[in-house]
Amino acid sequence: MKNKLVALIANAVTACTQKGLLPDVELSHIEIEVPANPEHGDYASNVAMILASQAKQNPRKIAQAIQENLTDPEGIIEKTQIAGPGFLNFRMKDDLWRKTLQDILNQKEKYGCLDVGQGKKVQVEFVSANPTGPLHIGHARGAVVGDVLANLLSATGYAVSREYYINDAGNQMNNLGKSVLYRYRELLGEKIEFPENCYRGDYIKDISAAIIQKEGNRYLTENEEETVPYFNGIAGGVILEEIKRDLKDFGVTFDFYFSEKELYKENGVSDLLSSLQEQGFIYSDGETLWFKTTDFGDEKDRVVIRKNGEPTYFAADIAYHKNKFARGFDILIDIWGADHHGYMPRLWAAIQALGHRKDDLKIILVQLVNLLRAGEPVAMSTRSGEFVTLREVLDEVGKDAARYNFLMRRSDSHLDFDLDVAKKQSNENPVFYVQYAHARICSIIRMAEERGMALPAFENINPSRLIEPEERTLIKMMARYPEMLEGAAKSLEVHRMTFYLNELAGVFHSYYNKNKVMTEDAALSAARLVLVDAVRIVLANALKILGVNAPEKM
RNA sequence: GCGCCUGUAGCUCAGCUGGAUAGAGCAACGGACUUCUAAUCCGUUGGCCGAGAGUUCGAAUCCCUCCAGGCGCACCA
Repeated sequence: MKNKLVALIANAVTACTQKGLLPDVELSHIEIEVPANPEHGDYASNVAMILASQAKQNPRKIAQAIQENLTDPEGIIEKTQIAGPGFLNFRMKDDLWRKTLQDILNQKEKYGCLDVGQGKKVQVEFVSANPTGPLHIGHARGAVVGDVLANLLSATGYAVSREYYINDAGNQMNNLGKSVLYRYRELLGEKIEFPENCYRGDYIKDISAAIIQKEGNRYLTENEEETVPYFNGIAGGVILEEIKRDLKDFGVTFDFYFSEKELYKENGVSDLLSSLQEQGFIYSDGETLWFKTTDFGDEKDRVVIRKNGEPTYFAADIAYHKNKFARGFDILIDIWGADHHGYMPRLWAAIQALGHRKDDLKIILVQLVNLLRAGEPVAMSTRSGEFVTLREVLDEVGKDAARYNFLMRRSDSHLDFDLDVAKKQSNENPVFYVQYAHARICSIIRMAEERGMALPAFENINPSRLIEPEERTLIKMMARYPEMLEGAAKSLEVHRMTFYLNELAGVFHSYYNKNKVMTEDAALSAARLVLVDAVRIVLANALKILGVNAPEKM
């Protein structure tokens, strides 16, 4: 609907230019908004004002020229008005709102699905936590943002693949194996000074105990260099399975788990580095190899092969991103904790050296979560083993409330997550507000059926009975749903969906309290039933993208 | 010291890429259940958009300078 209007305005502007009413100016895109004040119509455009500053003419005069040259072959516009400094306000024909309602009822769960992605292949890589411990609340936010972004992009026409990168080749894993070995010895009676860089959580002990139960004390005498890799393999496997289980229960799924070790097979990393060296992106200082990331705006060059001959994490990451592009993705999206932001320039440098555009890799930073309990901060650290796990959050506040909470803020803003507030089933918790609206509508439809009025088909109602201002507002809001999705997808801003949902649920609750759906008047009741069913559809569709349940009863 | 993020109502946050009178939720106060679910609704109170300059018809939004908070600045990941 919005797009049609944009096209009409664009035509009018072209007509004006051809008639010489306007100088030949560049108009990149036409802005259309829904005015806050309903008296200003259904849609408003500021084109005239934009053009005025370029053409150095009176904006109201330009608006008038556009208005006079506006053709409306389909007859969708009821009224056009020039207002304020030069706004063009449009009131649309009622037919059009009727059409919106019909679209929703016809398309049902497909309503809002778009083709803006045009089937482009997108990969979203997220979570990617080292399997050195259970996921905690900090990972949870990134998990939800990534999951919902992937859902959103699928719904808007992209071919999406979700990936988890397992950093299983570095020092951290070695420390994990050592930690398990030390606990193993300790459990078998040795006195151990636990090293600083080892993991202390109870889950380590559990793994050590399991090894003892299965294989006894034979590793006490074996040499450490052989035991540690074996232990870290076992521990990594156990922990990764646990992570997958937690994610699944959190409603987060992946298409691929990519192991860092894969990159090293058949000299993958070193071959890539030599080829980059031949191209002049990498140089040696005699002891180490450096990537010239400064060529692409990084503040200093970065080491890829250390003095000791070991590749850095960055070296593997270059190979990983090359691998991603080689798999045919048009757009890569990485979701990182905001504490990694300093890493962005070097990765962008790397993909540009590989011949891609900086824009082909989007990086979304997710700010860290401050965990609170009744307003008091809870300290967390994986190494010390003091943290609140994702599992505990799931048990305590539930999947729906937890997910919704993480989606209510822009991902780059800091988030306080208060466990006590999140688990309250009260109005401090917006997820229930939205779910309640859905359950209420289901209840109305059930009640209507009990009273002998089954949900009518759109063809069997008279939409012109919907004359209340709230009804018009509801329909307009629903007409905006696809536009909202498009905006959220293009800007990669997932939080827009929760704000939209809160607003739609609010308008519905307000309508519900003011008007009865089931009235003495059967034709009116039928029309209203269809209207609220449309609201139910939109709520359900949006909640599905968020991975939040849309209950029929509460 | 340098870089990134943030600063909007008492609290938690939106503000759709420069537009019309800056919005919501919570908290506070006053109302609405014999009526399709009161996990709801209606109303009132509450603002120098961190500060200062600049760009223009027009700035919470863009540029510059400060101030405050968070996070980074490894041959860790």
